Amino acid sequence: MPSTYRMNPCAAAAVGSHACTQCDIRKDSMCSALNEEELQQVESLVTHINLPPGDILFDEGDHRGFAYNVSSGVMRLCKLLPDGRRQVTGFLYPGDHLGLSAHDSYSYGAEAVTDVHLCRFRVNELEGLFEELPNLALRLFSMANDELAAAQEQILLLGRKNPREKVISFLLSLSARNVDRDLPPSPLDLPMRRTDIADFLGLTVETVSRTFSRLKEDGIIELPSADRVILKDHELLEELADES
Amino acid sequence: MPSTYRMNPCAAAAVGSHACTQCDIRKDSMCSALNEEELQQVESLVTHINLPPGDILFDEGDHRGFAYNVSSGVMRLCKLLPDGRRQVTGFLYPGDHLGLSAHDSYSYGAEAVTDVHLCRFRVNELEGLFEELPNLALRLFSMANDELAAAQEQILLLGRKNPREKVISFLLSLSARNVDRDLPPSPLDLPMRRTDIADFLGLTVETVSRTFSRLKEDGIIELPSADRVILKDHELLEELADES
DNA sequence: CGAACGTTTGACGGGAATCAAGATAGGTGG
DNA sequence: CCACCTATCTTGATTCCCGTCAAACGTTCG
Repeated sequence: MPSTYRMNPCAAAAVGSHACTQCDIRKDSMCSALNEEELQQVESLVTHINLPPGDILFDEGDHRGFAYNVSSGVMRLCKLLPDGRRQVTGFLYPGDHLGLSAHDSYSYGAEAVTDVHLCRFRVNELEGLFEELPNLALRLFSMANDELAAAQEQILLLGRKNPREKVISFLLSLSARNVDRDLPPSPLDLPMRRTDIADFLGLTVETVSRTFSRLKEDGIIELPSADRVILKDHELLEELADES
Repeated sequence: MPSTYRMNPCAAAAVGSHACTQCDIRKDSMCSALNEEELQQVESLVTHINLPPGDILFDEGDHRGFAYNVSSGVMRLCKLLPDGRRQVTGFLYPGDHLGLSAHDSYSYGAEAVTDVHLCRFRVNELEGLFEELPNLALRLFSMANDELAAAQEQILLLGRKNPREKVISFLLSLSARNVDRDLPPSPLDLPMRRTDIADFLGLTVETVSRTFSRLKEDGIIELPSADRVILKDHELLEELADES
């Protein structure tokens, strides 16, 4: 099969990284709750999915057959109103989980922002492990509680912050994520489009763009390119996130 | 002790209802996951709390020493910005749980809207039961997932709905709660103040009040008193909740 | 009855959405 | 390699909705 010779090195590397024992985001994921033996059990249930940017993993309302761990890349979760208005309820990064809930259909759509690699489980198989691996269930419970706290923070942002505070809070949350992953707090990558940011913050694209420009004018951030931000004064930003 | 003769019937009834086996909201709470024997185990950890309207159960940032089940009454969860802006992140009804999270301090404040009765647990004691009573942990996990879905729905509301749609969605969620508790979908009780509703929906009191008045003018609702709403056309309201 | 609080209504202004156009970047094919 | 095309981002002008400020009304409780 000559075609295999044409497989590019990146794809080959991606295949290599599928071994759970060598997963470099294991500590950030639900799998951190598992020992080597338990990890094998989980691995036996998993299949792997790759998505190019813009691809839809599932739509709101689809039958909830699978749950996923984000292994690499960034995803967005979206909810839509009948007339087309969109709300991005969150961005998912490596280690994040999606698909577990109490209902039999997804309550949001999931789409790839970048190239994405996902570990896929059948919902019933994953849930079937809870009895045998209580630590897995407790880990997912803990992750759900973290998500809930983040959602409440987002509710505060959407309900009570002005556009400038919203954008700054968003940048700071990305910065905090960098630090969690042992990266410097700045510069930041913005893999998502301005529209995604707007739909995440409850604003329009124009307002997001204007707010970025204004922050740049004020010397609080630098924008070497549209998808890269340098925070000039982290402490000042922390203050401005709550009252500007 | 003559004073006991003066105990009013309601208070006596309340005391009587503290027995977990006779708890009438057990099916709505985390305790639905327990059999009679397990219920006793949980009951041995519980103490009971009563709060009058307006009382603070705990503030955002307080040490997370206790978790609670709402047994009767309504509570509100609040987050504050340094300059005093307030966001009500949710209202809690009988059966709802509060206080479990991954962090050692509360991420929101909790206050009584009405007279409230709560079952109180020490966090470490409750969490200590998870190993022995996996069904309890799974039940709380499921409840957390429901809360998460509700939070995402609220994020959609706050980010993308206009005041009219927000108020209608709020009324419909109360109506749905009525139905869950085997009550008719209308009339609705509004035990909370207009300010609470405003801070829940990301509006001002004036806008909430005006929106109610407008819905009344339009004949879509009736307001026999400020804390009581009759829904005149449920189907129409369902439509208007998403696009008005 | 009167004070305090909560709700409603009115007048007005500011800020974000809308509408419109220009600038920039990324990708394609000649 | 460059010209072109398209998608995205940015900037500008205008509109209008909701927040702000102010006052009246209603209700509860001492």
